[in-house]
Amino acid sequence: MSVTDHLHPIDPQRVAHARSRLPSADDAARLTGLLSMMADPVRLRLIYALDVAEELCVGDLALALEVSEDSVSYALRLLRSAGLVVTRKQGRVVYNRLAADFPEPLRDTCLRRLVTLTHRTDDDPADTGG
Amino acid sequence: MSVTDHLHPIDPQRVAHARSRLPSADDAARLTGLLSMMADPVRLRLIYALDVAEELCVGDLALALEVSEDSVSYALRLLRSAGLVVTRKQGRVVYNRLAADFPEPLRDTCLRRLVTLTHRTDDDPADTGG
DNA sequence: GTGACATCCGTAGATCTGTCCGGATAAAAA
DNA sequence: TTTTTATCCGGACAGATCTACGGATGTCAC
Repeated sequence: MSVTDHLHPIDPQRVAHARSRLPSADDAARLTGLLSMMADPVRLRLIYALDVAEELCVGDLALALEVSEDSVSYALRLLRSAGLVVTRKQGRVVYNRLAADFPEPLRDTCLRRLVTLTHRTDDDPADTGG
Repeated sequence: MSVTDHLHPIDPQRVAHARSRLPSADDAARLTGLLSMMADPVRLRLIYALDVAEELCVGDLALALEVSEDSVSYALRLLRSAGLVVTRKQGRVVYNRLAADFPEPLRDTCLRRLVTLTHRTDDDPADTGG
């Protein structure tokens, strides 16, 4: 066998501690499903755009993001079925906006704090304090 | 052609506003790369485990998460190359822990706030109490 | 040195995802 | 009613990702 069964934990206490606090597989699946929606450049920027512009239709979104309308349409389809985006139809135009219950922490973290954090400036070396 | 070029925005002002504040494609790619690391059940729970247990070896991690060692090993490989996890080797055991510069907002948001938020209890209306 | 163990690495196959294309639907204009 | 516009949907194809396996490396106990 290439891998042993590792029947005897090396640090049983920590294993037990981790196990007791770990989210259930079910919760983890729900959460990663949500995070997956943010983990795509088109969807992330689309959400960003809706966050600042309040509401936009598919064509305008494509223009703003500089991607194809198909791409935006597909992204919206997923976001809609995840309940993150809602639509309002007026005439033949469909306006999209973030759902009222769009997770605030996600919006705050992903759209604001992390953008800054991941924005490398080339003179921002990792602090070698260790 | 199946899709028009949509040369004339329906709401030029909002498009311009969105465009001016949109993160660059480059920043978006970096950010989604980071988010992708969280958007997987094994990796998310692995990070969760390291967050509460401080440091764990591959075998113990597999025990805690109830997944194969291969699975954990692969997850760690990715996390390591993303700079999110660092290792300490002692004898033949490799201990893993979250990198010192692991994005705090990610940790806070994904491991604490969102787990609660996505944990459906069927009687948990949005509590606006604070 | 030999054997057992903890872990890593590379690769092949299955699977999931995103993009592109053609066509369908609905509403406004002519 | 016919045409144009805005958008959606389904399927094919390509690319990314995960899993499982075999084997390699380094360490500890004899």
